[in-house]
Amino acid sequence: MARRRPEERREEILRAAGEVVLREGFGRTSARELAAAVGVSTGLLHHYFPSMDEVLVRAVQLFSEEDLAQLADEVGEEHEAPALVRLDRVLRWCVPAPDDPACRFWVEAWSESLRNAGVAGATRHLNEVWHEGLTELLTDAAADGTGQCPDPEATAWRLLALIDGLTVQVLAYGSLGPAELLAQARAATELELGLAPGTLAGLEPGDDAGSDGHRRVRTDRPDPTV
Amino acid sequence: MARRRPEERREEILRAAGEVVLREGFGRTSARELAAAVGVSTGLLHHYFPSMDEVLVRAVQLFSEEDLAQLADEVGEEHEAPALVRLDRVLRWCVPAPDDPACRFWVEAWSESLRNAGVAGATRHLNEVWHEGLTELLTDAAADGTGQCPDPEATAWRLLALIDGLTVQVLAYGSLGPAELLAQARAATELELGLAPGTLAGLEPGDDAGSDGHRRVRTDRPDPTV
DNA sequence: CGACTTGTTGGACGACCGTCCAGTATCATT
DNA sequence: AATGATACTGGACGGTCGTCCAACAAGTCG
Repeated sequence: MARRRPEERREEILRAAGEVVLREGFGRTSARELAAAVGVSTGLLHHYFPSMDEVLVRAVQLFSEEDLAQLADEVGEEHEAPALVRLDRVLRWCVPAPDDPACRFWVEAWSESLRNAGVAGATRHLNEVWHEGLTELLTDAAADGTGQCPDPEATAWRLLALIDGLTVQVLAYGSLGPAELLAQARAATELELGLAPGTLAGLEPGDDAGSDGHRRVRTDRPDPTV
Repeated sequence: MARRRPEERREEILRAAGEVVLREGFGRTSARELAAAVGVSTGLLHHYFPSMDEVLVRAVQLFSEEDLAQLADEVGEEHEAPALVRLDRVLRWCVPAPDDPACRFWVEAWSESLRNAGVAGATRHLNEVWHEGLTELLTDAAADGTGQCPDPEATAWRLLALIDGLTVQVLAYGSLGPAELLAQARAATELELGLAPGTLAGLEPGDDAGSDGHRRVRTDRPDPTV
């Protein structure tokens, strides 16, 4: 394998780790398979990371940071869209396709968090920042006069849990489709904010479920030509 | 190890598999550790099951059936309690303690479902029967005149997802405690049914969060003296 | 009591595991 | 072009993996 700059190789390894975790799960992700996915020897992994466990934790941290960056992008006020529109964008962004890699990764991470303290730390932080973002959006939405939300923090916990739970419905159970997930998330949000049913779907018509703008985990390697 | 009746041994192996899965996760559950947990040789496992994968799938099926039996117990009308009281009992039953074995098992099962068709089938069935039970409860609650629920099926999907998502909050993220989970689940239910906040908590006072009646997966072995 | 069924053992088998390191190849610097 | 730093290889190491099977032992039946 061609020699590459350390930080590039490091990132390449972590993204490949994401690929392998999606294919095999955390528990069955092996150094050999990861090395093969990157196209290097197992020795090189140890050159960059002290252990396989460290690779997995760092991968979770990387994807967590990128997820939060995308969330900040959606929530950010510089878009100057009304809070309700931004809230609906977040909902649409969360809807997983039936085999959505990013959302599947987090389902894997939940179970790994039950026994891996490093992974648990990264996912917990992810969750808390999500909660803050949602709380802010809900507060803004209520202040806009478009809806009412007496306890934005509590509502944010419920919406967050609902999104995670609906994701399980789509990915693990297969009982709901992506379009239904979006409809359910919108319905719950409308109920929480005291809005008439259909309000959210009517905000940005023609920009509906599943087509684009999905949550994304970049597992492709950084451009080797740089 | 003493010779035992086949069906007893079979069940003993499956319950021990649950224990090991809780400790190690599906991906790291090995035949040797399972055999050690039962107190038998690895050869005996192959005598009862063609492969380790089969053991895991059967274990998920067993725990799924028992979970559904308990649900039927809570939902069943023979208790002659009002639908709203039974609904709140289900909510209280679902609240996981911070290390609740049963709920942790299902979090493990979700990720395993992403790549194991057998596990996916069992968990999907579990989910669908839960949805039917909740739908029934919500329909009854609306008919009681205690609340209104224009679309019980949709509400059931949302409550189901909310419970699963809140479970992740408690077990994986640790962002919420059991008492908060129950409060959130009740608040969402009251919102869905158009009830005044606090209605559910006031139904059976003094019987609150976390103390008893939890969801349960029996991983202890069947009584050897039989 | 012997014969038979079958629950059970314990280790063999090849494959794979994570880790480690001596050696090689490639780059930047001079 | 020579030198030094380091990205990288490839295999060795002891250990664990799932599976399989010949032998053993605890029950049942004649």
